[in-house]
Amino acid sequence: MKTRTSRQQQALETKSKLIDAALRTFSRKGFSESTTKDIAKEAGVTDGLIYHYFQSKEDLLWAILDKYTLLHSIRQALAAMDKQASLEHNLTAYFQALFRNLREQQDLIVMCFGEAQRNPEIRARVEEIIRTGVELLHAFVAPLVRLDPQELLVAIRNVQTSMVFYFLMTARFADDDTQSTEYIRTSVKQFLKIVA
Amino acid sequence: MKTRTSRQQQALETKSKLIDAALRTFSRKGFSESTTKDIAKEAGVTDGLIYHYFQSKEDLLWAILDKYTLLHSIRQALAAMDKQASLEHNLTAYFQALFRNLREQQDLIVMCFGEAQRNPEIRARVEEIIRTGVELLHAFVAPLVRLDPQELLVAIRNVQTSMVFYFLMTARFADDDTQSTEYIRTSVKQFLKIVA
Amino acid sequence: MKTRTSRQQQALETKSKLIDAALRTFSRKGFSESTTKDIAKEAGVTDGLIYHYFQSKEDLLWAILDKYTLLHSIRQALAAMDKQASLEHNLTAYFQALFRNLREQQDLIVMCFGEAQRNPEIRARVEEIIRTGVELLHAFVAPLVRLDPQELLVAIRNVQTSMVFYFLMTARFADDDTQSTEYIRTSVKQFLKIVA
Amino acid sequence: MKTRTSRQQQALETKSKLIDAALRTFSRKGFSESTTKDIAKEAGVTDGLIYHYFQSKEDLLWAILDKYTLLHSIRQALAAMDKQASLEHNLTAYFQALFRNLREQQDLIVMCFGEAQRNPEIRARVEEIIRTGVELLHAFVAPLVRLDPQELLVAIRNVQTSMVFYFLMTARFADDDTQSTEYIRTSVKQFLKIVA
DNA sequence: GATGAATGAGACTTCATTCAT
DNA sequence: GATGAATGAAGTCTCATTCAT
Repeated sequence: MKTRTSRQQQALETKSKLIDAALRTFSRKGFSESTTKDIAKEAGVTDGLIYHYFQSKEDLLWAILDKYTLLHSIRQALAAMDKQASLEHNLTAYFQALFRNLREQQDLIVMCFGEAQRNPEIRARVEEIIRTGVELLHAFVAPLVRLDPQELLVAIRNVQTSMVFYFLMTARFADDDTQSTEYIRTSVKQFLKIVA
Repeated sequence: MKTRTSRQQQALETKSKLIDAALRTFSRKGFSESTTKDIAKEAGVTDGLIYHYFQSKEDLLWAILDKYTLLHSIRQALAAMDKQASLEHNLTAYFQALFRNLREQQDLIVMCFGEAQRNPEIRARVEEIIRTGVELLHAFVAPLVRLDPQELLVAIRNVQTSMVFYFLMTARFADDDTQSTEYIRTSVKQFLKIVA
Repeated sequence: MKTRTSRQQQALETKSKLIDAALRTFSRKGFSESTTKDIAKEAGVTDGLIYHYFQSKEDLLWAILDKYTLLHSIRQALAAMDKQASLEHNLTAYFQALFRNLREQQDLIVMCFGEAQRNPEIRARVEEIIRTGVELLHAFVAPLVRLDPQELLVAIRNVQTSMVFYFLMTARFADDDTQSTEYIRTSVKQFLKIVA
Repeated sequence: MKTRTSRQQQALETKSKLIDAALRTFSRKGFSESTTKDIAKEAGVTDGLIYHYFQSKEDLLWAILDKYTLLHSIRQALAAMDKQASLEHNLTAYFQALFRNLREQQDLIVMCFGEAQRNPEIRARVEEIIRTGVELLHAFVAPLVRLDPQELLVAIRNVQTSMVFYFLMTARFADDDTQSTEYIRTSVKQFLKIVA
């Protein structure tokens, strides 16, 4: 009684499978060290099939970026904030959500940071995500604090990039969240001292 | 008092030339995208010579890391601080020196960050530099402020990684230092609010 | 009853073609002097294809040894002997068959002897073939003669290796079989003097 | 008080040292697998020096063949025979001397047989040695036996090549001479049955 | 849609050889 | 005579990409 996935459906799934396989592979070994054979194997298909769906290996990279973005989850986390709660509580919750999202999309993040230095288009993408992320948080925090908007931008930018950096270098290798939680708490407290 | 190491001297220079050429090439195109031909050309020698001095292309990577380290310049910048001056002044001066050093060793930095995500040994190296950098600055600042040492560590870690991040994503592409200077000033001011 | 293995069939043939091309090339120039380009050209394919079928150039060597062996034809020659005929007649026929087989598999033989001195695995292979060849002939001759089995083994070993040596150094360059035939006849006669 | 070896003397020794080093290296790894670096290292000199004494790597091969030959020791062994003793005794002694010589010049033998299949000039050399060896032994044995000269030639050729083969495949890897001695005794006995 | 055989450019590396010192 | 830095051709192997089936 299974829903007969139409041929088109099947094709979409294969394409999606390939994108995800490519993401995992790129994140693990980097773009150039990943071979199309690796990706095909990871996706459980044969070599040639990649070129039925994508023009080139690089095309797969863009397909990944088209499929995934961090911003969506950032928006979600911000939307979920409780207007009644304290800023400290909300920021802590936000950064915890951010860490969860980073962890969920770890492959994407790691790949993007790995490639950003050598691939201008990826770097532009990363920059845009950071900028938008900063702006979104800024829009949320600005009405609640007295700090000059320009300075607030710097503060937000700094705390946000510190977080991502901490995730990349430390948090993602940790077994549990104890340290991260403590780190977030401290960072938020310090951020509040700035913006108070 | 003999200067007639001319032959040996020449060899050392060639080796050094190769390391520097490799650094430039790796930083520009990444490790895997850099070919040994590229490197040889950049150094102005023929391909084969690389293997007279190094066991492999990867060996060149380690040779680069052996030759250069950021820590030396960090130490210098800290040593140059004026004990009589205000903390704000000193920190600003320190971060400006850091930015100058980052710019001078731009190739190394960019390469390290590019490779760190996929090369565990490079990542370990980057981590160590960050950790030591944080410790050095911590040792300088701790006696001058009242903040709990653990929290101070987080504050320093955050401000330092933010700086590096800012350099990587923004400052290194800027034509002049106006923006960076402003950014540093603001960041230092905010840091002081935390540690005060 | 399907013959539509055409695709797979084609692949098997290409692989086989590569093995044969490698055998010819190795036998003509030796293993190290043979380049993969040589082999590919001899097989009428492009370089890269070798690595679709084999892991390495050396792998081709083992594939050759897996595909071919002298022992089969030795067994055939022994099986074809006429129990009614005289030992002299049978031995002569056997060695003539051996020479024909050596000539047919000349490439293999020459390659094996060329590589045996420097490649222990090949030498082991050659030793095994000689040993088995001696044992097979011994099993056939032993019941027909009175010589002590140990001594018979030496006699058989000697006559057999002499034959192979003669083939390698002389017979394979001769235009016709006249000399070889005479040589075989004489050698058999002398062998009979020993075992009588 | 050391005898001042003149510069010329020194040069001759270096050259000789290089030839011997090349022989050892070629015999161990084969001609093509031996690099000039290997040889220089084995001789305890630097790379370039080879080309001060020899035109090319191949030139070293010819120098080896010029310096060494088996025939001299074969002649010696034959000359040492005792005209009063039995043929059996003399032949046994001769083959034992041959084995000793083969063992002493093992490197040369192994190298020659390894290269003979792919290098016509080496093969010619090997053929000549075998032919001359056969002729020398023939000249010694012929007056003492009644066998037809042509047949005697075959018998001698066979026993001699069997011996060399046995040495190459078996004797040279044995720790002691027990087996070889037994083998020689048996072979000689069988040879005598032929020529008696 | 899917397969995997086939291509060919190019990567890393080796090595015989030359030559300035 | 001796050194070893330097050259450059060539070899093994990889891999993105194509295409007949």
